[in-house]
Amino acid sequence: MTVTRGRIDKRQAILGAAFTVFARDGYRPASVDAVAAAAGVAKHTIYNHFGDKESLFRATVAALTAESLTRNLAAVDLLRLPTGAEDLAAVLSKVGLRLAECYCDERSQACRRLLQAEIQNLPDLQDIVREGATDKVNEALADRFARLALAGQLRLTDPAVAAEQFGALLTAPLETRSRLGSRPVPAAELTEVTQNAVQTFLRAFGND
Amino acid sequence: MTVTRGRIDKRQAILGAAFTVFARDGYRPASVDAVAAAAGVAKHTIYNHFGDKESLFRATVAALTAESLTRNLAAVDLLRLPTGAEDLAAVLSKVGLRLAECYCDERSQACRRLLQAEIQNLPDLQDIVREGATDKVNEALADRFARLALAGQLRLTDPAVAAEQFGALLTAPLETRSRLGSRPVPAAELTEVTQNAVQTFLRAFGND
DNA sequence: GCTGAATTGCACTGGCCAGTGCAATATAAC
DNA sequence: GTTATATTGCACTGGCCAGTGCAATTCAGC
Repeated sequence: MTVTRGRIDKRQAILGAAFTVFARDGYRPASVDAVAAAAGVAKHTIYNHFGDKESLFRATVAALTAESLTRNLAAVDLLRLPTGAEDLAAVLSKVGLRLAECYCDERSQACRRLLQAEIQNLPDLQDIVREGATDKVNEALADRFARLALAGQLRLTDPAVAAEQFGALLTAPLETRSRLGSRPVPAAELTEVTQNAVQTFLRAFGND
Repeated sequence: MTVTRGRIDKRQAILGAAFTVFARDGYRPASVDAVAAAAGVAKHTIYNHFGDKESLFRATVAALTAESLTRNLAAVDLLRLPTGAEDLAAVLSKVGLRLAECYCDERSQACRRLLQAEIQNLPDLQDIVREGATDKVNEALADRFARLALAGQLRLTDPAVAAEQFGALLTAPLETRSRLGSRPVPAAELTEVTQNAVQTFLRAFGND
């Protein structure tokens, strides 16, 4: 909609509009004309930058993946050895809630929907997202759990499994409550799911 | 492909073919002509039975949901009080593996993919599946957990949460390992995920 | 200011597909 | 057999859309 002329940030505008339109309509039904209109750009410009619709879609997903990685790593980074009065449950709750918010973020949900819908036609997209975000977040989480185990705060044999299961206890219930990502999850349910996850996680792996 | 003439089981043939084609191509890209060809039926017959493509899709998903419910309830039904030499871990593993197999079943995976892809356009499909299968399976599982708790075999306050989390520990890792349902999960990984899930579940809720 | 590259607008092709119309045929039930 | 209904084959409409071609315009950098 912006009337900016020039070639400077057309690319960004296109990627932003592409996500909006793809998220709203889905990859197939979304028309390149609609993306062009939403970006305030001629259709030709899109083809200049991205070649074809599929490449545009790939670039869109890749951009979202990078964005998601940053937010998720920031969440995991909150997971440190509890200091002073703080206890492990509180720290885990903070991190869990933050991860839950990332998972329920409108953009992340839309991205997962698009991915799942097109996974048969574009199986490599799955790899882009895995290598670009999921795996790294899981590894970072496993690293933190390993530290906590060494510090005697957790009892676990395989930090990777613990990370996978901590994620599972968060995401699977959220997937249900968000109706497969089709509606926002109320804050109350977000904390409820997080509390349940942390509680069960600590019953299984806590050191008390 | 069958050369059967007559009106008797056209409907079933159409539903079967519709699932095959939808699962292969996705709802949008799949053409009604392709379904007709796969069912060995004229396109008109499909419109006679189902009215339009969307209704055909709904009927297809509903049929798959019913099928899935049966299989899942049969799995949950294996969850009984351990008798004699059997221990709880063994029973849970059996049930967990069975549920994991249900989740990874090719037809179930395809159904979830289709659902997720079209959830924005046909949000009521989600409800059909929830009310038709997911909720009932979770309730059945919660019932069994409540029994086990009463019998002193589990320590838990909310059987519904325990059921949700048992499912989460199974499905979320399987979702990852099946690449969002786009490839079969090797049997070895199936048992690995199940073992991890049961182990963590019992560390959290077991009575020892 | 000038120049080359990017951008724009518009029209157009080719392809795909949902759904319909119609006339002919087959089927089930009586 | 007869009849009402289901089915078939085929052609057709109307609509949507990816991608292209082209001429005119606009911009960035010098």
